[in-house]
Amino acid sequence: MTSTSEHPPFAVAVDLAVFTIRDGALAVLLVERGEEPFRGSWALPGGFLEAEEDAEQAAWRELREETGMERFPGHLEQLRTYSAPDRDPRMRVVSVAHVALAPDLPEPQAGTDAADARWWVVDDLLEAADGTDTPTLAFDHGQILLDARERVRAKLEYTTLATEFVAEPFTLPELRRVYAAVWGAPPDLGNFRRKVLGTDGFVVPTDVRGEATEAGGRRALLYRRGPATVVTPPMARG
Amino acid sequence: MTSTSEHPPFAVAVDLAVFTIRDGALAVLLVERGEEPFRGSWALPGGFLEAEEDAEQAAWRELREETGMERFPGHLEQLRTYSAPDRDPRMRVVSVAHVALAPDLPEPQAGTDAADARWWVVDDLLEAADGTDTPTLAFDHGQILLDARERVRAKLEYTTLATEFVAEPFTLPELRRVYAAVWGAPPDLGNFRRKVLGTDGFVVPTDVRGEATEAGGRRALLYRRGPATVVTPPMARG
DNA sequence: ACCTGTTATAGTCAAGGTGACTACAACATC
DNA sequence: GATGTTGTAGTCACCTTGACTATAACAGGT
Repeated sequence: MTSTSEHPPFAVAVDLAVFTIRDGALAVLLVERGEEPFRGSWALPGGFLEAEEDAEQAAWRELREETGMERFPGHLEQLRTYSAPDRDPRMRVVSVAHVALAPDLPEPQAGTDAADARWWVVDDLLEAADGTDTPTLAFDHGQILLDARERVRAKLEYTTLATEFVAEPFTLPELRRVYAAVWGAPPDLGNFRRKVLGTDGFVVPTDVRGEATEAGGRRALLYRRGPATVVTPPMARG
Repeated sequence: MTSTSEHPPFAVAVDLAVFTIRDGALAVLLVERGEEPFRGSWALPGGFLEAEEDAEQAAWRELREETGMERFPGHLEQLRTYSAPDRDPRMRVVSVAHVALAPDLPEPQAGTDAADARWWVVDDLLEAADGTDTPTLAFDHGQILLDARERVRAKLEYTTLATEFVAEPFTLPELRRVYAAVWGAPPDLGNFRRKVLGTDGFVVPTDVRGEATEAGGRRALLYRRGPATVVTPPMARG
């Protein structure tokens, strides 16, 4: 810290990239802004820090508010901080962005100041140079979303984070579909099983088999999350 | 963003963990505080954001000011943001911490408001439960330093970042000493060479050999940094 | 010049993980 | 009970690693 005199005033916010898997695709929660600036645009959910909380607490609070759940059942971590002077036209706002992810979540309810809230398929938002009917995000949230997706993609390689995307208990094919959704293509079936089952503490087996799927076929064994957090060496991303 | 009314005022700062290799050990730049709070304590260099700059620009500016160099010759990246409500006793300060690293830098000159500035061996600071004469850092800078060191350690595994710690041109033994300093033990000599030379674009050879070292022995070939940034699979830390 | 200690460079080999497969078992539905 | 689908187990060539050994190149002193 250099000097304690004369510092410009800042507002500090948190923004959240909340991911889940819906219909086999990576989806992110967006809210339609009900106020200026960017009224009517879609944006990442977020809010300002309150007096007696840190960024992580603020993120958990927003998560509860935006998803309408008492206890958000997934994972949350800080992504990075965005601080371009002109990122918010009203005033100087520094945003501490976070990444959250959870098993298939219900349709959200629009918050107090959001006109609407819904899930969007991430690839539609980001790779949509084509004519698909997808919005351009408010503020620098397009960049934040891009960074957030890359963080999730990378972390699936060397952590057991994928298990946070499925509800317990889960089957290995379910878990594999998480990788397929996040990476764009499924990892090889046999090698995927070998890696997951060969990593101590990645998953722990139950002695129960899953429900019958509509496509028929053998019913898969159910697993729970194990205590492991890292995967070494990493799982290869295609 | 939830509401635009009534937000507590914040100051936004950047703090820097500036690393270099000195005498075969990882060293970090600390400044002795000349003002309250924590007057006389040692802290990471840093300062407040100015009106028209983002965090990265502020970090570069502080880097120039604290090291006294026109153009800081190394690498800079954002680490994470620290925002505990009581982390600064004066007021609410949110700090965007950064990690910087560079080849052997000169002794710093104390800045305008710092009583003193010098390099410290990181291991002495962090593993010093023993009686070594090392300071406890001001604010939450001990935690920041811990996180920063872990970031550097991890990035040496899967990136070519180590080359930022040596001045061009450099020898492979020099580069290996970087790994030894950061990880605490040198990687196996032969395997290290195989990995570095086998990774396309990690280093590019010159046809010149290095100076004679005081210990004698064959003179090593000189290399420059290559265009590669990632190392796959990672170099093993173990 | 020659020896000597030291360091750089090259090469070897078993063990383990990966990528790309094939074969088989279990289940739902018709 | 036949059929299509899906889960599970196992195979094999290839590559990388980890731990070594051998050799080449150099500096300094006698």
